[in-house]
Amino acid sequence: MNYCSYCVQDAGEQRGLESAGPWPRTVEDLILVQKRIGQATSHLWTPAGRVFSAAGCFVCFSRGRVGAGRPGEAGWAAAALLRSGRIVAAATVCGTAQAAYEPGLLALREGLLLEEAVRRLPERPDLLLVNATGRDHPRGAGLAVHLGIRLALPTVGVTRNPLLASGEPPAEARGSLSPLFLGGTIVAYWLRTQRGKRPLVAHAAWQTDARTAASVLLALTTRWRTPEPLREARRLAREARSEKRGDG
DNA sequence: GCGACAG
DNA sequence: ATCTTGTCGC
Repeated sequence: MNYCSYCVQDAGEQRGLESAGPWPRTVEDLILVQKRIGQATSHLWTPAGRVFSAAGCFVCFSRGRVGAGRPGEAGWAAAALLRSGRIVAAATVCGTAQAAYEPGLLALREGLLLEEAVRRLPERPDLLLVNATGRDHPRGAGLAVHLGIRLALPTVGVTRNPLLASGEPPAEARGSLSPLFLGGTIVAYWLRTQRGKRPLVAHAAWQTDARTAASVLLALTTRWRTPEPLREARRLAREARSEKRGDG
């Protein structure tokens, strides 16, 4: 297990991100960026039967809060890399939330910390799982799409609920899917990863369509409802929070 | 106008 | 997201 870590001293200091520029810091700027991102497309990525590595990233904030949170509050992010069914690397960072949570503007709150955690992994994954929507978004630019563009990695979104898309729930068997529509297109699928458990939402994001998202998430889910890389990233972020650290 | 609305 | 309580299963 190779752990890397880095504490984000200031949201303004994003070493090595010159090509992508800084994250938007205001609602107006983020919305402008999202309008551009929502139009961007690129060739689809598929596992195509090959072995692929997958990382998950997750951010949590200080406990005891209620509601949408506040800008400036402490946050911990982690990324975990899975290859051949094993977690082989992970990274954690600590820093601050850039904004309160607001539907459609999640990137403002979580984007910087998540990107930093993924960049601290000792190697780049083939695919990144993000705890957010992708194309299911008012401007087609959910955080999973945004992170994919910034990191130049194929991404898949994983959420508990859709943001705007709607569709019927899936059947009970593991692997059952049902489409989630937004503006007449399938932007995500309900996916039953465990019989008897609530389905999760598999989101099309950067270089992925909804079908690929669902297929990949099913493959990354065996024993638990949540895909393994995401589950491990969540555990590590909460562990860092409980120890009030960001330095692995 | 009102409510809903990823985390 | 986080909190709380209760319940089921290993």
